[in-house]
Amino acid sequence: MVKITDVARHAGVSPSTVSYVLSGKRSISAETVRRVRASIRELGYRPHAGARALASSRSNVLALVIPLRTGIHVPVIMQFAVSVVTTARRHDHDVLLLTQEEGEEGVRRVADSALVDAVIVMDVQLHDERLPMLRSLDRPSVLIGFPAETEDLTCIDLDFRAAGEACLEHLAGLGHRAVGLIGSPPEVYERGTGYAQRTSEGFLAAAERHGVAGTVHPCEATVEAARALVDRLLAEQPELTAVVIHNESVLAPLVKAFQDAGRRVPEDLSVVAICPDDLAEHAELPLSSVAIPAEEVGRRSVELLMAKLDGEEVPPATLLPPRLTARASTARVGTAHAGTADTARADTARAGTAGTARAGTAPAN
Amino acid sequence: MVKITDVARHAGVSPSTVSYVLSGKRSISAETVRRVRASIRELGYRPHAGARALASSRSNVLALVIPLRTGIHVPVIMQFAVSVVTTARRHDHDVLLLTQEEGEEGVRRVADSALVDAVIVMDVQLHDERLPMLRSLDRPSVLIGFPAETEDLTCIDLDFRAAGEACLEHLAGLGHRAVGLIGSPPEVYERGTGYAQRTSEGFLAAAERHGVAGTVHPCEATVEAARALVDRLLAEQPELTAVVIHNESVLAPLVKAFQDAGRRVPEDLSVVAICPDDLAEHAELPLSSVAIPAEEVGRRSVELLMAKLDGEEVPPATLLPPRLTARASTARVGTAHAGTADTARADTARAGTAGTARAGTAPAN
DNA sequence: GACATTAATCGAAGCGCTTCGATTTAGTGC
DNA sequence: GCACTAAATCGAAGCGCTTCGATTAATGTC
Repeated sequence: MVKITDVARHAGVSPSTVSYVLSGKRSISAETVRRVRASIRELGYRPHAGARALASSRSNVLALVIPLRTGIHVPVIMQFAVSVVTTARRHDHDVLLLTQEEGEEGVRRVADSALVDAVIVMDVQLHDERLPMLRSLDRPSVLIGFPAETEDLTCIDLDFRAAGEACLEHLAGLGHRAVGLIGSPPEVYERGTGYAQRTSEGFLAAAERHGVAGTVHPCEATVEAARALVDRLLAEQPELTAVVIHNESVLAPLVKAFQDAGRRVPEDLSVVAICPDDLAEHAELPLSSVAIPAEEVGRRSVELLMAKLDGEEVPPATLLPPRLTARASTARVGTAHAGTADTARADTARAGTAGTARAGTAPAN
Repeated sequence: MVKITDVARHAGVSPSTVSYVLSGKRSISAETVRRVRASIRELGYRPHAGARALASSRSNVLALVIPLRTGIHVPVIMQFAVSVVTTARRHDHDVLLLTQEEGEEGVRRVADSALVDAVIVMDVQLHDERLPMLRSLDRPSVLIGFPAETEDLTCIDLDFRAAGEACLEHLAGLGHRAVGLIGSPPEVYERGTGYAQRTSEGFLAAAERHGVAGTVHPCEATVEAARALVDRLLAEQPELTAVVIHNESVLAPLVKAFQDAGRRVPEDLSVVAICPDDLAEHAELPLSSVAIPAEEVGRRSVELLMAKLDGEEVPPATLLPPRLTARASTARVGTAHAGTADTARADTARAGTAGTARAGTAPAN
């Protein structure tokens, strides 16, 4: 193994000079830099990561904790992880992969043993058990998702409340007066996942503001559940002219179920999804959607961490504004129908609105 | 930060004794072990990972290189990665996540800097550019997938050739005489991905042995491509009574396209998939399938690596035998039809067989 | 031209751990 | 009871790097 003393000897300088060439922490003459760089290349020198970590108390490694739970769309996690790795590399860091399996012990272990300099935690719950541990860590962390209490933490996520609002407002703008939100599986709400609750809060609040009848419906991530829910919706709420779908796993089955039931999209039913853009774009029928910016969240969480490692102050909360792209699945109410039916529908909707929207701000739990 | 000298002082022993208690590399009296363990717990001591790596030349970290290419089913990668992390933890190791983006430089970097002790590489191509680098590494590695030349390497994967055979034999056993294999997107074959080629080789070889007309059809991972392919197949090969699908992304669309075209599954068309078990099980129509054992491949690749790190000899090639589970998508030919049509079909098939199977062992490239 | 600055480099200490003799004590065989 | 082995523990060296004064040389200042 080539070590720093070998490089130093080869370049005719002291080891500390080599170190300073590498770190740039002291000024070194251009000529010396050139010679040292040449020696490094010629000898194929790579600083020993452990030695470096020991001497500098920086490992240049970040921990990424990924979720293993049900009801989470795997490709999004993957996109996110890839973005974290890519960005970390740009900042000369590597990424250690942890699963939730070990619980908080895993994070504590890699942090306390100085294996990692900082931690990114995904899938944060409203009342996440890991928060006390994260607060007590002597290393910075960034949370993807917002817990109920964010004090002393750095959090980032899509602004799901605004996303819920944006979906509803897009539909309200098209004249829809009765809109359903089809969300995550019940367990996601039950365990208190912030994004699910916030989306529905935003959706319902906007519904109330716009005088639209808004209702929220959790949905299991199976084809059968999707079909059953559609049957129920069509039976119980025939006045619905639009739905917002916030559940990647059953996006296609839901749309198909509506179509199979004779609802043409968008003529009879408008659909807005909250999902990764590529999913919406490449669906059979391109769907109007609010993008889940996995790449951006990943990138920015690393950038936040880097800033914290540099001792900079960072905003405690970063809410990325939703971006809604209108595609082929949404249309103005009544586009393909006679006026009377529409009016009737809108009336029914308006009557129902107040009750529904006021009744609760989140789905039953 | 608590260090080993603190623990030693607290327990009234020397630092080396604490180290030996932790590593078990020398015998320590039960009483001393007890005292040291108690001190460790009481002080919350965690050995410094960098110091340990420096002194022992073992980082207890494995590198996992995941693919970013198109045409690969993301959930399978994830399953695999989770299994690697879980197994690594059982062996007291952590996992560093690398993407293919950095190319071989990334692997070389983490290996040469002693950041990791060993490397797992996924998605190996037949003529993978990374092979020379892996061979020249002074650290063990395990490849998921088989390159053309496996000398000096350790490889593991599902035995895709046997999987292709198993699918065909299952169908041949049910009396099918004309079977199509719908495979990965063309680019996967073109870049020389072993598993795609091997599956079709096994499939075609078994077809020839059993006197079945076997044909192979790459398929892009889009719903439109799936539908187009089905249209083409139905037009050009009306004699087909069964298909093997080895392409997770379009599994459901393909089945649906066949059904939409009036082919009942399994009465008119038997379908066997090569895909993760949960996908086959939870499809709308549970599909007969050969499982892709992501969990097992991940686990065993780590175990192979651990053995190599312990200086043990390991088998250079591990081919996991395919496991075919018959579900609702396959049936005996002619189950729901009159005999004549079936006979005619079988005749056509037999005539075509020799030509097709002999023509080529792999799809055009 | 003596003195203070700045730039460039060196030497040595030390990061926290493992490991290799060396040492001590306790057993074992005859 | 003497030599010998085994068990338990210690002390010190050293893993490869960074970093902090210290040193030297070059530059400016009045």
